Amino acid sequence: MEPIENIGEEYQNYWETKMFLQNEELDSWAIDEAFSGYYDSSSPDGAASSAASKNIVSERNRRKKLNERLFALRAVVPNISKMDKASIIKDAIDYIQELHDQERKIQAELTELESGKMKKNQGGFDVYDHQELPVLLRSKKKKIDYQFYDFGGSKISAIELLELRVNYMGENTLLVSLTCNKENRHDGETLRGLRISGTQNYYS
Amino acid sequence: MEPIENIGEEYQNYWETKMFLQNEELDSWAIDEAFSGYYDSSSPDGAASSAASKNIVSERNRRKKLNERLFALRAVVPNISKMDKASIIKDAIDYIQELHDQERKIQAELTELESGKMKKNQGGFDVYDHQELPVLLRSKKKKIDYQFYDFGGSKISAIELLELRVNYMGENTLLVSLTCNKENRHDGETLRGLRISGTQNYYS
DNA sequence: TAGCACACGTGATCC
DNA sequence: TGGATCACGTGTGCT
Repeated sequence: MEPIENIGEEYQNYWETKMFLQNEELDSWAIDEAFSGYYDSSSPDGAASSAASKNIVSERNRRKKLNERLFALRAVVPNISKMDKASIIKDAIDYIQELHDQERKIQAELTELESGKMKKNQGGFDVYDHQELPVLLRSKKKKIDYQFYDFGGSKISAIELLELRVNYMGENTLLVSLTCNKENRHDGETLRGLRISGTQNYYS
Repeated sequence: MEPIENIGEEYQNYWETKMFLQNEELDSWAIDEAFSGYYDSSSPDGAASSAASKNIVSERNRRKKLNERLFALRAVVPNISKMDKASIIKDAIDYIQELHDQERKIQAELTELESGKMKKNQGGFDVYDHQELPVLLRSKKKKIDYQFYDFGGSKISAIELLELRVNYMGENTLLVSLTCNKENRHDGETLRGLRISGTQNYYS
């Protein structure tokens, strides 16, 4: 039981090029089938062989869809090393793992912050939409208890700021990297927020 | 040419369970091969059929590796809808696309910031290691020109801070969401950084 | 029942 | 050359 026909099969360099030509080949196959009447339902011994041909074309479409998905996955993942099917999936896994490690790292640092002397949800209201935050700051399963400090009109005055970087992240959110002097604090609440920066501060 | 033997093949509910039992089945196959001498190199017409058997076991390992990779990919992607091979890859693509959309959104807002009245790299030195930043803030292809404001020991004094959230992100970086009064500014440099917050400020 | 999803063996290709 | 990869048709189980 060899494959039914191998007429005019030309093999290409690699599987993606093959997949590209597979579409037209599929159409020509359909035309061929309709022309010669192979495995037609009106042909003798129709039921069994018709089911077999249906299985063939169905399996062919399944393979084609899977290859297209794999091709799209490769296009989405940066730094693809090899064109291999297994390597494509491996690179995708590593890429997602890298993002997850970053997220887990941030989450761990957030919980470490929570375990400290911080009071959470002191203000009591939440301005953010949870879905609008950057993904790395979101929790997958549960709602994040954001650190929230509401000063209610109190002032932070005379903070010695040695260095400041600002990146606009939208949603009324700024990514601020600041370096400040550990001395010269007036507000207890402010001291909490700034002590964290002080632990990894270059200037003491 | 049907498959050589189908002895004792029990099919399981789904392909992952199948894959789990595939490992032991492989070992038992190897034992079976060594026992009955199927496709042994010392058998008559050794060269050609030996290559064929080598191809069989090689292909078997390739399939096994590909399934393991696919299994690992499914474990890494959250919210897997179906157990399908194609669906697993599709969900992985959608997940990575979601992360990329978030990154692109942030990048667009950063470049929108750059096109404004900001001066960039005013300080001139960079404390960060580029690889240590959270992934969503990194650029894939080129180095990010971070907004950088160095005040060189100047003070920000008497800023009326109405609201402040602080999230520790490590690497001497804080995610600070602040709301301040538009009035009461003293420093021109400070005005740049805070005006951005003011554009989407709830309190004017 | 028909249809779908899978693993398998096999021949061909490329390096 | 041989080892690795691929697409294909086929048999089978599950729904």
